[in-house]
Amino acid sequence: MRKGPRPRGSDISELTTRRLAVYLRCLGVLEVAGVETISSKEMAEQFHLNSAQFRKDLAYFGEFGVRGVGYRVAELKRHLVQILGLDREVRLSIIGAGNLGMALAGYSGFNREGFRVVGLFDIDHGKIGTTSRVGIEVQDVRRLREVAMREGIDIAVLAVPAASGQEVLDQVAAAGIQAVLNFVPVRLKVPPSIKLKTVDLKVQVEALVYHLNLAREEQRAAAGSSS
Amino acid sequence: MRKGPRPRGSDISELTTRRLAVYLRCLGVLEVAGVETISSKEMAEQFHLNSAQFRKDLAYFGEFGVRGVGYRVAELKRHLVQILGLDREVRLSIIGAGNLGMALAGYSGFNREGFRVVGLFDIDHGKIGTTSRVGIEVQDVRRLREVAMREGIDIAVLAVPAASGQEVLDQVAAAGIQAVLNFVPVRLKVPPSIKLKTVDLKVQVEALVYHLNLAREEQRAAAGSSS
DNA sequence: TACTGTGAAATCTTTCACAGCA
DNA sequence: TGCTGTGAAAGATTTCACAGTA
Repeated sequence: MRKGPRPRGSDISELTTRRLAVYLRCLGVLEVAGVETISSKEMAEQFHLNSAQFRKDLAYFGEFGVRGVGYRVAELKRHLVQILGLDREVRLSIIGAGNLGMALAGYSGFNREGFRVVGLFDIDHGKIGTTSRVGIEVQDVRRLREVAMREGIDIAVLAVPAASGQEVLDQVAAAGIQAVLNFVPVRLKVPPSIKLKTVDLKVQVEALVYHLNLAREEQRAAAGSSS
Repeated sequence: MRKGPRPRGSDISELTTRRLAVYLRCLGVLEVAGVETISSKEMAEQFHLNSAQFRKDLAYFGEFGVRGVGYRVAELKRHLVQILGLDREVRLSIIGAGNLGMALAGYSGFNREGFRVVGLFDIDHGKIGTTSRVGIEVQDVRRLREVAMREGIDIAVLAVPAASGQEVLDQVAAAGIQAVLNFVPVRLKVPPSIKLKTVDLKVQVEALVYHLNLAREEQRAAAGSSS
């Protein structure tokens, strides 16, 4: 029984939504394995999650479990698909046909089960008209708006050089696209119409180096004190 | 003047270390632009940061600013390089020579300014012995330990299929590697010797879809009420 | 004067622990 | 009985606001 009203969709934190996507993947694994029912505790043990957090994340959206039993795998999976809005095809376009852009255009996660790459764009006339390994033609980025209108683009994946990042992001906004997955290593001014997520590999690696050095120092200290 | 002792390195949050890497990049931009001194406020305006957070993040490590003036760009950059441990070469190996692994092996961020890809591994005999576009030979993953001993590998980048993720992670740990950047979309059991960071593109995109649908619903609601 | 460095307050997130239901 | 759903406590992070200093 719930006292206050359920939080509005926009009150749900980023952290929770990311975990919902993780739960969805775990449920897929369970479904393939033929598991029909699972408790939050078993879920936590099998996938290294926190059981209370799992229950609380779900409780923001409804009561999906059965007390004394747990959750029905197939049913909960359906609910999560619906909550995340994955019950219709998600259409992506990659902007920037360099090394990374080409790899992303062929990335299997973006080309199956509800996801589809519907465009690959670049500004370089040497690349426009060529075809990626996966068989998608590189188009002129100036046609982005036209293609977005005709084909429908849900998400633009930004994989252009740092110097053109801001300009291309503004073009994406002008094309009416509202969601961006950004790989450009630059601090962008994000137009208000756009929801943006940045994946910054260099920042991730540099933070990893910090923790690596910390661990090594601790090891040296421990080795020193024991000798 | 500081009352309590400065926090130990391991008390510094992940969020702070990631931001330090971001600050470092911003300082690089300023340095190239010939800016010698910058205040936290200007820094925040130019790069869309929070000025108090910038000051506090730095204050965990020392007093790097000049009251009434701001921070000297070159000097602060040097401090950040030293804090993050980027003052010596970081050696990466890519495990998994598929689509993504090959792209990462050639990713410029991993091949310049203090970073170097020193190995590309796979289990597939069809791939072993071939050479990536960037000119790195694909080696048998069973030689990982040997290469790690001889060459020194700071970070392993995991880009293998989901099914072999756990097995390869365990091999990485057995090779004595202590830091992993993981692209495998699977919930891993992380050996205690390893510091792991996961980049999960599908999870990022799915969370983005949630927020996109939310924004679209709001637009529909707004359009409906105004008509 | 114009800034930093930093306690204290506000906010957000996780975890605990248990009432209540199947 | 064994689980979920959830208030309340604990913990983490951000932001405020200002004392102190170059």
